[in-house]
Amino acid sequence: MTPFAARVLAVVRRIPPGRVAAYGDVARLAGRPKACRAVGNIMRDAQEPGVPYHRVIAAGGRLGGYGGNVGLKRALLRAEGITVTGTRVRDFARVRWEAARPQATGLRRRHDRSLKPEV
DNA sequence: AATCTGACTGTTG
DNA sequence: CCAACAGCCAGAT
Repeated sequence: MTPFAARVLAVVRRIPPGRVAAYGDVARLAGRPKACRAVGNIMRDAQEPGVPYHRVIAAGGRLGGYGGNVGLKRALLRAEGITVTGTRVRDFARVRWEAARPQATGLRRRHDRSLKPEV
C-alpha cells in the first residue's frame, strides 16, 4: 500500500451511498489533480474490503470499468438508487459527490467550490 | 534509471 | 457517437 494509494482509498471510502465521484474528482481530493489514470490503476489493484469502488466512475457520468465486471458495478449503483442507462449514470450532476452540497437539487450554481468535501 | 501499463481525460476530426 | 491522439501519472518490471 503506497501513500498515494492510501489517500485515494481514504477518499473513496467517504463517498456516500447513492453518490458517485469521477476518477478525476478522486485524484483531486487525494491531492494529485491530474492523476486520474493512476487512480484507475489503484482501483483495479486495490483489495481493501469495505471500500465502495463502484461509486468511482469516469468523467461525464460514463460508467468506466470494474475489473471486467461492469455489469456488477451497474447493479450496485442501481441498488443505491442511481439510475444507469447503458454505460451512463443519469443526472450525473446531481448524484456527483460534491459533499456538503446539501441536497442535490441542481438549483445551486455548479462549480461552487465553497462546499467541496474537505481534503 | 528506463520502459510499459491502463477501472482516465480532453481535443480533434 | 466513435476513433485516434496526446497528455498524464503512480506503480510495477
